[in-house]
Amino acid sequence: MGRSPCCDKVGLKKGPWTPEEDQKLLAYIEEHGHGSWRALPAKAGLQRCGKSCRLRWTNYLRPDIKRGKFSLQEEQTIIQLHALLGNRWSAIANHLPKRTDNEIKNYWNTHLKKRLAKMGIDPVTHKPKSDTLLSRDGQSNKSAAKLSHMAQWESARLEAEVRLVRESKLRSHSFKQSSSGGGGGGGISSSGFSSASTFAASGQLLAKTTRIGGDHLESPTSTLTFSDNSKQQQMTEFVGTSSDQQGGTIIKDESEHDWKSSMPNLGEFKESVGSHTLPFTSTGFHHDIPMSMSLETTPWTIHDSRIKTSMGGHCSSLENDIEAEGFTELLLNSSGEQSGLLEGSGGGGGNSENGGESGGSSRDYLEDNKNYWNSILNLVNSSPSDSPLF
DNA sequence: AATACTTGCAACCGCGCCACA
DNA sequence: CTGTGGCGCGGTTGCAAGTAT
Repeated sequence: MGRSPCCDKVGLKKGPWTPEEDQKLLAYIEEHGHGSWRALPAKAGLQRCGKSCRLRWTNYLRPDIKRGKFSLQEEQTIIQLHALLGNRWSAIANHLPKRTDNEIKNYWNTHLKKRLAKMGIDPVTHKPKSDTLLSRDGQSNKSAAKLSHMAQWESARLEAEVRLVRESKLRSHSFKQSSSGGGGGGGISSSGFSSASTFAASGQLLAKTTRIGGDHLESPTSTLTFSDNSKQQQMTEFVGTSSDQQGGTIIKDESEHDWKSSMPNLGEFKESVGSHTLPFTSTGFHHDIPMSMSLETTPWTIHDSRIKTSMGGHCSSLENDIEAEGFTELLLNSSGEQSGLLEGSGGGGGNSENGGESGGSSRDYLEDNKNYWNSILNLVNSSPSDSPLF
């Protein structure tokens, strides 16, 4: 269609922002909010396009931006999230409050990417570069591809769940506000939300944002299919259980509370990672989640465009993969390929250095594989005091 | 001291998605 | 259903500051 770029207008300024311009933009937004970015420059008296203003605001002027050096924790978070999400900087930035996607992207490109490369880790795949040597036989390639699918799968699912939880929080928040006027909404404490209620909100959202087709519900969170309402109820109950697993104590941080309680499968994810020899076990992935995986029987529809993007059209093959082997076997079978070490491999210290063929007993690969996934999943499940993520 | 090269980061560009008419 | 405008995202560029020669 060829829409002309917003900055094509002659007379609009480009390039670095002056302090005066910053001041104008700040003052305007503080007073009026940004509203329509397109209309903002004229109203604020700026000779800039709206896009430029938005960029300046989101990347630089926003008051909640943390500037300066990235902490070790932040670095680790970025690396691990990048392993999961790839170059989806905004998604990564969502997990690093106060950091902008642009900043993270820059930091990745200028620091982390190089560092990983130096360590012999491919910054794209997060696997040791020598792994490519391993993948000569078709079997290995196939398994590697499967694992890649799994990562994409998890990535997409995680994101969708993040979004759901966030939205549910918003909903809960507005509900709290409205109900506080009307005399207390049933069962929601003033100091925070019970996990069940939070997830209930999430469930409402789920119901709202998903299509109910016949006897099953297609969920944007990807993995879940309900055969009937009772299972939805089950889900809510499960959430309660999940919070019990945390000792049933009041959690300081509301966001953590919401997160952990609203993502039972992630909790189980952790359980299976932490307490079993293998990163995933069939029990960890299947039975603990009270909803049945429907991949075998249900045509799986992705409604979320971002999932579509991140899945990159691999859904069907993934479906087949899971159908054929299941999550556990996938990881077991592909352990030979997935030996990336995110941390502790400084100076090429990983045991797959210089080609896996020499150091590559299947046991080692298994171990590496476990480490790899553990390191990623640890992030997802790390405590809020340790991680900026949750 | 002058020049070349490297690094880090702010800003721009183009594309795709989404809401709406 | 389709076209359009607004917005957000990821990739890329350009420039200033720092470092090496």
